[in-house]
Amino acid sequence: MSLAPGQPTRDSSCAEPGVSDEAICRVREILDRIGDKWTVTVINELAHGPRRFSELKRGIPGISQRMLTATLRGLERDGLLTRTVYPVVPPRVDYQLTPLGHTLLDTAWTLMNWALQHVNDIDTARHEYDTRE
Amino acid sequence: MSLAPGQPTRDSSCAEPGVSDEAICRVREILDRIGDKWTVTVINELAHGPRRFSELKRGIPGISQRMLTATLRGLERDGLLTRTVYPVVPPRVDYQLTPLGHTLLDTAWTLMNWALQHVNDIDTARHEYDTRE
DNA sequence: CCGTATCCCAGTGGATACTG
DNA sequence: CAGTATCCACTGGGATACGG
Repeated sequence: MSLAPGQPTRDSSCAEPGVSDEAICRVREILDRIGDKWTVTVINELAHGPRRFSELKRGIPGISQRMLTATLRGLERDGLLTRTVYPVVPPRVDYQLTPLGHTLLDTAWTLMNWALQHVNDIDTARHEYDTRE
Repeated sequence: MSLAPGQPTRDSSCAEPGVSDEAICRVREILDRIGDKWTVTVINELAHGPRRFSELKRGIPGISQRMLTATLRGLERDGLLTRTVYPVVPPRVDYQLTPLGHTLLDTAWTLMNWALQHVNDIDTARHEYDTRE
């Protein structure tokens, strides 16, 4: 299987020669978890209840079938959502956030709040930096 | 200059054909900002006051000179830290978090809290998923 | 409908060597 | 000391085609 680019092979290894700050290493872990291109978008799409594969695909413009599958598999593996297959034809598969998944969504909101509050500051800082050659 | 891999060229473009949720797009922006390999580690290293280049390098095991420079430049561009050059020999350059940078550090802590609370859940979920062939 | 298998490319980041 | 310049390996992720 050459799919599945979303599964980190090294599980929580915060062990370094002289690890100065384990806490920051945890932040890095979760950033690796939700920092990829589609994870938070998928989680957000599941915020208000279960969705099936094709609904997610339609609800997230721009995502490829491959990446949707890979992202869902990664989230399932980490226990952030559940995958339910209904043995009917045509096949139907439902994805739904676990309680753990919901807590992650809440955390993402604190990120969003920071972004909303400071996005203008950052934009002006960038323009200033870029325009002084 | 073939350095500077940290500068995103496209500024805040949350405009999509039918953008369903602008808020999530903001989360993606900030994740692109702090989701790279070294940014939060560097910010954390600056938590308790200004540091010079070589201090940062020593304080962050594993970071290359190139990536330290690139990360610092990106953070400076976004107004998250300031760079102060002292015209002495040998040269001395101090980096120091701006107030904006400190608020980002605070936000990173909420991420850390989530990670600390749920890292065990995720680990067990992974093992269960992986071991059922 | 719900995926997998391949191919392929741009971007990230490490190693190393060189400068003011 | 504080960077730049170059080269290069690896990975994330898009496009496409096929399969149960």
